[in-house]
This record gives sequence, C-alpha cells and structure tokens, in this order.
Amino acid sequence: MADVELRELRYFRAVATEGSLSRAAATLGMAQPPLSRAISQLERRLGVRLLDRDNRGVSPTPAGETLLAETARVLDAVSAAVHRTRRAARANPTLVVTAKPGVASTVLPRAVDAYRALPAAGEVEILVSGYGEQADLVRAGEVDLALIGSPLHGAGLDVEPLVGEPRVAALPAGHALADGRALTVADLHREPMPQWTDSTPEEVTYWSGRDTVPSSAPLTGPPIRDSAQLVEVVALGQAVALVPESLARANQRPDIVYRPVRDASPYVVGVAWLAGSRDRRVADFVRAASTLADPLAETA
Amino acid sequence: MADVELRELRYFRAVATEGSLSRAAATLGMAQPPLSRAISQLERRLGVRLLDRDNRGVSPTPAGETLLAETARVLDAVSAAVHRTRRAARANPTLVVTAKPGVASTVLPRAVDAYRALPAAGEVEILVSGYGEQADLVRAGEVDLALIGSPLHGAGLDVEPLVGEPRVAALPAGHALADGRALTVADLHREPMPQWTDSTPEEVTYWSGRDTVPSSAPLTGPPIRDSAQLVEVVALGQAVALVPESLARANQRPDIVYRPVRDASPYVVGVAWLAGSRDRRVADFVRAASTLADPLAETA
DNA sequence: CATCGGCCATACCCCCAGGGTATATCGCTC
DNA sequence: GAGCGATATACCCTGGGGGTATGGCCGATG
Repeated sequence: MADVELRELRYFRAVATEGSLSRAAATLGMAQPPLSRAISQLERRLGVRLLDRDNRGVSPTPAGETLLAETARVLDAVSAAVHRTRRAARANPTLVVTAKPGVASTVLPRAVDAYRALPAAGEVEILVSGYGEQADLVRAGEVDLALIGSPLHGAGLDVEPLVGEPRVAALPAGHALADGRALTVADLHREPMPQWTDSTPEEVTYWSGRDTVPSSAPLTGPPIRDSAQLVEVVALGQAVALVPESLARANQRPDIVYRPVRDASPYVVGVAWLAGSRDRRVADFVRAASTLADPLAETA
Repeated sequence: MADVELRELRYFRAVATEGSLSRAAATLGMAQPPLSRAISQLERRLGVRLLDRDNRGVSPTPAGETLLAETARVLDAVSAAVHRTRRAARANPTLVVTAKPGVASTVLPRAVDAYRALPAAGEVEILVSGYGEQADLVRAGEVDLALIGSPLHGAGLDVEPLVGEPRVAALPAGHALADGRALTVADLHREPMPQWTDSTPEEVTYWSGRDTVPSSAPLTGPPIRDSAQLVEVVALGQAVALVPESLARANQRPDIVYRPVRDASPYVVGVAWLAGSRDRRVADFVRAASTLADPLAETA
C-alpha cells in the first residue's frame, strides 16, 4: 500500500504552489476534475489531509507543507537520476563543472587545469551558469561539480573550500565611516545593507556580517539581484555592503570607497558536488582542485 | 517526455539487484513479460540501454549502474516524504530520535534532557535501532534525528559532533605489542584487524586507523558484524582492533589488554539529521545537544 | 549432435485507472 | 437572490499495464 506515484507528486506540487486546483489543472494541461480526484486519492493513500479547501482555492495544511518540501527533494532526485543516467551512457562520459560568471573565468580554469594534469583525467566541460543556480544544477544532476561562493552550505551537497579572500566594506564616497579608520562589522550593522532577493537565512546572515558578530538590529536596505545592482545602490548612497576584495578591485570608481573590515569572515569559493557521490572522476577533480587551497580557506 | 514513473524505478531496482527478469518478476509478484516490457519502455524513455541481456540473465551497463544508485536516492526520498508527511499530520508532532544500543543509554538521554529543558520543547520519542541503520532511518524519514558514531560522514545528512573519546588498541593478552609501550597506529597496520561487513570505504579507513596514518598494507582479518564479535576475535588472538575507550571499559577481561594509541583519531558521537532540514524542532534539538560538546569533538 | 532447460522477447487479450465532459454544490459579493 | 468562481460528483471512454501463450536463443548434458 501507499504506493505513491510521481504523477501524484507532480500534481500536488502544482496545486500547492498555484494555490488552486483549477489554475494548476490549466498549467498541467489537463481538466480540473481528474486533478481533484488525483489529489483526493493521494490524501487517501497517505491517510492525511493535505489541503484545506474553501471557495476561493486551496491552501496546504501543515502536513501538506512538509509534503511539498519533500516533494521537491523527490523530484530533484528523479531529475538528477535521468540526467546522470543519460550522461553516464555517453561513450566518453564528460565531467561537467559550472560556476557563476566571475568565478568561471578565474578560479575555475585553474581547477580544471589542475584536474587535467592528472594521469587519469577525462574530458571536462565548463558551463557558465547564472547567479545562485549552481547548487540546483548539481542537485538536478545536470552538472557533476560546481564552484560556489560563501556561505558554503548547500543542502544535499558536499563542499570543499578552495580559495578565500578578505571581504571589505563598500561605502558611498563621503560616508561617515569612510574617513580612513579600519572598520568592524559592528560599524556596519546600523547602516542599511543591500538585501539579496530569494536568499536563504544563511545567506542573509553571511552577507550582513552577522555570521561573525551577531546583531538583532533590523535588516534594512534595497533589494538586489546581482552585484551590478549592489554597486549601484552603494554608489547612490542607499546602502553600505560587505563585498569580496576581488569585487572591490573590479569596481574601482570615484563615488565608492572600500575599507578593510577587521572581523568580517572571508569570502570563500569552494567546490561542491552531490553529497555521497562515489564517482571516481568527481573525487579526482576535488582532490586536484584542493591543491589550489590557500590558508584563508580554513576559516570558512 | 521522459516522464519516468516510480513503478518503473522500483521494477528496475528489483531487476538490477536480482540480476534476472524472471526472478525479479517473482519477487515483485507479477509475470515476467510485463516486467520485460516495462524495462524496455524505461530504456526507450531514457534513450539509454540499461541492461545487458544474455541467456543466463541480465547485468547492468555502466548507465544502469548509475541509474541503480540514483534510484536508491529517489526511493529513499519518496519513503521519507511519506513518513514525514504522516508524522506531520499527527496532532502533536513528536520528534523521533534514534541511536544504537550503547549510545542510546548514555549520550542520547543527556541530549534529550538538554532539549526538554528548552521552553519551546515538544514531545520526544526515543527509538533504539540496530547497528549501522541510523543513517538509513533518517534518510527514510522514519526518525528526525540520529546519534551516529565515527566516521561522521553520511551522504545526505548533516552532522554536528557532540562528544568524543580516545580510541585504544585492543590486543590479545600476550601479544607482542602488549608489553606496555604506548602504541601508534603504524604499529597496528601490519597486524590483522577485524573487518566490519558491509562497511563503506570511509568506515574501513577509519576503523583501520588509516584516517590519520595512511598505509598501503593489505587489509586482513576476520569479518565481524557487531562489537561482541569484535571482542571475541581479539580474545582468540585472531586480530587486534582500534576501539573506543568506553568499549574497552565495558569489556575488561583477562584475555584482552588495552593500550593507548597516541596518533589514533578519537571516536566521536554526533547528531545527524536530514541535510537542509528547516524544521524548527530539529534545529532546537541540535542546538541543545551541542551544549554537551566537549573539546575532543573538534578533531573528528 | 539432438535434446532439454532456463531465460528473455513478442503477440495477443483484457480490464481498470486515469483522463475527459457535464453538472451539482457551496460561499461570497453585489 | 442572482451571479460568479471555486471544488466535488457522476458518468463515459480509451490507453496502457498486466495476464497467458509462445517463440527464439544459448549453453549444458547425455
């Protein structure tokens, strides 16, 4: 019994995220009644009420919330299974490794070169991916490895730190804190700081500098999606930010000053792969990449 | 397209592990032809040949091997989803935490007490589980947390070390190394050491002491399944072993002597939970349990 | 070398679960 | 109370998943 099927989970996810059976049916390309039946059947199988219905739609019960989270895991795992199996079938299985734009042209080539120097090295393919999607690509099995930046914690991923660099404060020119003194993160806690959209609690803590120095001050500041926006809002005087030194070097401009922050944790780039992978080539790559490690990485 | 269904994965797993369509059909309680068709269909959907057939059965191709591994992940995730959802539906969701026999009566009660002392603490249920099945219970969603022993690495699990203790050498009375000198793991590498059955490479490395001092000497020694067997084979002079100090204290007997091993890594008990869990109670439990942490745990 | 036995693939049939359409029912709004 | 926008129910139909029978292949066996 309780032989849940993927179709039911896909349906449930659609319904729970849409908040409506009829809308979900539309996006699934099917009629509403069978969907209604399928969800009821899923509830019967689990013996659990998953949705509260009323006349304006549906909303997940607590049990439904957990099923929704678990469903994401399952569907990720399925997608990963399909991708990995297909990739494994190719004659010369290629190791696919990804990174976001900046890292892809700096750290990644060094790591790839280190791997290619191994006697047992195979083909490597580099995929440049968008901001924040590296972990998903690994989980979905579309890539074998990803270089990700701090904070180095991804659910379901194993991570090995590679290289680190200090973080510095980015201040609008003429800001009160820009007078030349060295700063501490506590100085920044009372200032508005940019908020990355869709960020996890860990990311919020890390980018606000609260990973080393906790603070209960409210988090304020303009929402941003990428580092170009970050530079803009700082230049406009809307916020101060804690940024990797390399970003500071790449964005020297008269309306922004950068200052060291003594007690900020460093920005670390690490290599991540699916937790528990037994793939020989993945292990080789990680080992080769680790030879790039510098001492700063320890403090991640 | 490529809408793989769980039924197909369950079938594939059965076939791949049985090594035969007809035997798998029997264990699945169905006839062989539909199974054959289902597998062919799965291969068509993936566009990948999964099995090599011959007249004496089937064996997985490399792609089939990866699919088999991925299938385990998927089915684990599904089972976890079902269990967690059902548990979440109960009125007062109980936090279920497990440990193997020894740990369940020593470290676990202390951790549970620390959690119960929290103002927001809820119900806690303790489940005593068998050797080596703790990680599976967490992955399958049957428990929320597990106390596991070194080596603290479980695929798909997050682990926080709690308490550690040194490991000592267990030697047959009269053994050449039992003359009172302090030992190093290198001394043990040339001796036969018990081999845990079904152990992962990490476990083999850890229990042979090769995690701190590598060695290429062949691994020899009698297979064992639990610590009672371990004590027996040492007492009989068939092997020497590296064991936690607490096990040594619990098994004082005239035909075994225990000796410190200076450079052996400690035995650490940690609390493990599903990687990336955002469950409030799980986080509370881990935080409460961490207050038990002692300095030795750092070296895990 | 003819036979047999085990195994997988194919052919063919049947039935039901999953999907469609039509409609009932329920709350809210105006 | 009429209308609207939801979900649930009733009923039908079809595709595919499962069954049985059988064919083809290969190695073992006398």
